[in-house]
Amino acid sequence: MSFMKFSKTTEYAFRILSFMAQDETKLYNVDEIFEKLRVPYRYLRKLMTNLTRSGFIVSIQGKNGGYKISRKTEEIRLLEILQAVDPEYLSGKCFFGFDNCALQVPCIMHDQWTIVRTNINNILAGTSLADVKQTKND
Amino acid sequence: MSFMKFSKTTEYAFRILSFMAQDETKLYNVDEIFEKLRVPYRYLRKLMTNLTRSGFIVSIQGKNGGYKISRKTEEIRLLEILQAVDPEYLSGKCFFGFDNCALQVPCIMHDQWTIVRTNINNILAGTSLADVKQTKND
DNA sequence: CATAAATGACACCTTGAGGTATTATATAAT
DNA sequence: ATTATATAATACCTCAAGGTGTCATTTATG
Ligand code: SF4
Ligand code: SF4
Repeated sequence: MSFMKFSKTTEYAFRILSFMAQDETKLYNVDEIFEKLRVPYRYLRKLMTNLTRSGFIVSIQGKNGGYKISRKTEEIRLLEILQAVDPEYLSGKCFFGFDNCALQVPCIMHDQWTIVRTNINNILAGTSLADVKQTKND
Repeated sequence: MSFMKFSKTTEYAFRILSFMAQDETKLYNVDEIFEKLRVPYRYLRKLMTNLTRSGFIVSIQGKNGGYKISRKTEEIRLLEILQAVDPEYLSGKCFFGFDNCALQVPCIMHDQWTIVRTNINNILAGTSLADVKQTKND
C-alpha cells in the first residue's frame, strides 16, 4: 500500500465522473469512456454499474443506451464520491492506528493530524464535479 | 483500502519505534514490546528483523538479547521511517492517478494536492521519535 | 418478430498485504 | 559442554482489491 494515494477504484471513479461531467446532458456509453480514460474495460463496466447503484449516474439500457450524470455537476462533491466508493474513509482516527487510546494527554501527532484531515476534507467537500470537468486527459 | 490511513505495517513501525524511543539505551525484547503494543506476535517478530535491516534498531542475539534504538531519537524522523517501510510513498503524483497527464493547463486539484502533500511531508519530516516517545498506550 | 447494440449479473482468477508455523542460529549462564 | 533464551530465516496460509470471462437482459430499429 502507499500512503496518500487513493485506491484504484476511487481514482477510476473520479476520472469517470469528471469526464462525464463535461457534458451533463450527454448519454455516454462504456466504449466511449473506455477510449478516453485508462480503465480496464471489464472493470470499467463493473464500475459503471456500481456508480449507477450509488446514484451518481443513471443508466439507459438497450440499444443506443448509455449513462449520464444524474444530478447537477455543481452539486456532486468529490467527498461524496469518495465516501460512496471507499466506505472505510474516515474510519481511522488515531495516527498510530490504536483502537482506543489510553494516553492521559494526547500525543503530539493528535491535533496535527486532525488538522490535516480536516483540511483534506474541506478540499474534497469544496470541490464539485463542475470544478474538475475539464480533466479529460486525452 | 481506506484513504488517509497508513498501512498496518507503517502503523506498527511507528508504534514500535516510538515505544522503544522512551529509553534509547534500553535493550527491549520482543515479548516486552508485544505486551505493550497491539501487534500480532509473529508478525511483530518479523517486523523487528525488518526494522533492524532498515537500520533503525540494532539487534543483540542470544540469551538476554533484544533490540535497541540505533541512533539518537532526535535524529530519526517519522518521514524516514515511512519511506523505509512504504517505499511506494510519494510515487503517485496525480490526484486522478494518471501516469502521464496531457492537460494543457493543470486541473484545479493539481496545486491543491501538491500543497497538501507538502504539508504532510513537512509534518512527518519535522517530527522525530523524541517528539512521540510518550506514545506508549498501555 | 428478429436482430443488433447496449447494460446487468455472476462466477472466477491474480496479486500483494498481513499473518502464522516451524526450524535454525546465536549466546549467556550453569 | 549443555541448556535455556533470545533473534533469524524460510515457507506457507488468508483475504480483499483489482481484474477477467461468460452469459443474461433490455430496447431501438428494420
Ligand atoms: S493521542 Fe496520539 S496515540 Fe492517542 S489517539 Fe491521538 S494520535 Fe493516537
Ligand atoms: S493536472 Fe490534474 S490530471 Fe493532470 S497530473 Fe495534475 S492532478 Fe493529474
